[in-house]
Amino acid sequence: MKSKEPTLKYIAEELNISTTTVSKALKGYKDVNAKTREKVIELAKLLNYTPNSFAVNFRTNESKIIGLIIPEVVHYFFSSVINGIIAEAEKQDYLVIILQSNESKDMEKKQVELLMSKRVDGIIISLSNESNNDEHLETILQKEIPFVLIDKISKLINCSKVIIDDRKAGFDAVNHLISVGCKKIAHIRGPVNPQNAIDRFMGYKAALEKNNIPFDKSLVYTCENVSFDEGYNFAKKIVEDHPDVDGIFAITDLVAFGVLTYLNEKNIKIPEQIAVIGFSNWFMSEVISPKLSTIEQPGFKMGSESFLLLKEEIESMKKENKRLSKIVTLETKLIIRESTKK
Amino acid sequence: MKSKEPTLKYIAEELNISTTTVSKALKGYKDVNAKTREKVIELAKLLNYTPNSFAVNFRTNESKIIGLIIPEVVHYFFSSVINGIIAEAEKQDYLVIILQSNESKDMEKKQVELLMSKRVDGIIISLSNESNNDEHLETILQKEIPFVLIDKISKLINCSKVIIDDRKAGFDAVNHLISVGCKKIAHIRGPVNPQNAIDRFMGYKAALEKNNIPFDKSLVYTCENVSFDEGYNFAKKIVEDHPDVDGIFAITDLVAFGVLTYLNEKNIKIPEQIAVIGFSNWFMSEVISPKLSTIEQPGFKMGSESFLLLKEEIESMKKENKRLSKIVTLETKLIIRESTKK
DNA sequence: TTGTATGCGTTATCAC
DNA sequence: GTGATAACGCATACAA
Repeated sequence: MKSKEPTLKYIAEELNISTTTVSKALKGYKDVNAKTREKVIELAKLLNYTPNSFAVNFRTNESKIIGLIIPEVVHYFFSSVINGIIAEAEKQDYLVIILQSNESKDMEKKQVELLMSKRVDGIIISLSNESNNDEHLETILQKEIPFVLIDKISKLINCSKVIIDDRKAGFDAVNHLISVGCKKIAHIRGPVNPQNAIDRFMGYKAALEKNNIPFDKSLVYTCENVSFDEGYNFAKKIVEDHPDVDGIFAITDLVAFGVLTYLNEKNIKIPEQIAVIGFSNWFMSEVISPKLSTIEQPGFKMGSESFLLLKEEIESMKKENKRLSKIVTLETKLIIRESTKK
Repeated sequence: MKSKEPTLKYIAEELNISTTTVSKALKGYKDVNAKTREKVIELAKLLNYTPNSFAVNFRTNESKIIGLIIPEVVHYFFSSVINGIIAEAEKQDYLVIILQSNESKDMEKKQVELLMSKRVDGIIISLSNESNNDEHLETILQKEIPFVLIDKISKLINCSKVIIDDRKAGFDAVNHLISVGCKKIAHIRGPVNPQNAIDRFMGYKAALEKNNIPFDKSLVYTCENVSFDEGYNFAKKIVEDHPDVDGIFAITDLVAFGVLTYLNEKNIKIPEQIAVIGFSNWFMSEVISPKLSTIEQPGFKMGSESFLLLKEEIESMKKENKRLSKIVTLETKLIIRESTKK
């Protein structure tokens, strides 16, 4: 079968012209006689000709494929990001290879190497919790491969980025808790390393400070996996350690679900006794009981935006060998639901 | 930069040997002098040589990339499937391009063409709701491209498949409802076309029949989008149309969440007044209140299994030009939680 | 307007 | 054990 596939050469022979002319005719060059062009196009259509993309890649040194590395696929926010990226990429005639780092720097490193060896036209990464300005990321820059970081970024890497203002969003969340009367607010934060966990934590502190509530580090609990179970267990700990806590800001909705579940089990009234706010606005936030207040984080938009940035950079690198290193910050929004409506 | 990348030719020139020998040495052929091999390998490592995969693809006519088309990315079951596929693929040195059909046959068709024109080594599809034995799928078979269907299949296409026994699983779900005392069971089914919706519905009917409960088609409600909202609205309708319904079998957990939400709002006791069972065992099933009984559908395993099937078929097609058309059926499991514990 | 010639980097055949 | 040579299909600089 595959041997039967039509090539430029075959079309040329059939029509007794050169492959050059065939190639030009099919690519719409104007230095081709109208009649010739017509004949070529007709035969190409008849034969169902499509250029051999292996040959095209090889010749043009482009694959029209980009690589994406994210920490987790089965995850509301990240899968929304994926969705945004592949949707926008498809519009622009690009395909997307997806890899999952499992929050491991080593995996991420291998995957970066894999993508580079496959010669993708560009790479988008949402960093693993363990990653910073590591060698494998520097390599992407050195090799002059278009590169965009999304959501989980490192400030130390100088490349294009699509982010939200996590500090402001964290501030908004906690400020809201305070505005509904919370006086003693615990924070279940993300792991120590990732920038977004740091920034949300900074937002938490800033909101306390602005409202003259002293910061108490014993009220800060640090997730390792940012999981439902951690939310559940930390909620238990919070209630035991600090019976007078009246508000909890969780790093992400999944963790907040764990919190809600524990509090519900213990018949602790939400929000009357403890108000809870999450982060990201997962679909289930509106379904769970009580409905969870949270911060809207536009995953799909961040995805599509990051592809657009990458595409821009691909063009720019091709034309002027110049990296753009543009930073796009998307808006977040406070979403108030039952879990904080005192 | 890219011009500086080392090639076989460059290594050969540096060492004053032929590219042939360099190639053989690096690929571990044994008809190469040990010393020569060593020199080559050493220099290759020093130069950080990696074969130009565009050239390799072109020469070998293989990309080591497969394509995956699924209806939706932001979806617990499908994202688990994706996860299983990319994990297994990566182990075996394959990469995965992911496309989303949005349940549209037209999109799916375009995407199939796109993947074929990109010359992926194989294609895995979970069919859109609109797809059957359509032309674009037949084309894959005709073009002798390795092909596996997963979960959402068509019986009319003769290719490898990874599925569960939806009929049996549907039967188990409804039989369980009956075993806890339900006498009048409604079914919120999936759309008319997809095989899995049909089979689960058949299972529903079979369970009724086996237990001598007459089938009443007014108790069957048909989703178009298999959404939370449909679950919510159909629950309302069920309660209004048939106040004496005491059990509901929903095509998928998401729909069941809608049902639970409506029943909770109306203070209808679950499971005392109405027992509810879903399908797929989404993560949130255990988190929501009441915890949802459901059928475990092993998404990750189905994904990894489907890649293995595809790989087998890739090998088989290469060696003997023979399609395997093997069907793998994975086990489901009834999971009993609060929503059916009378 | 058309065609000739060349090269992209790798692999495979075959002669030495 | 080694190397010359061809071939994969396409795109382009240049000649005619």
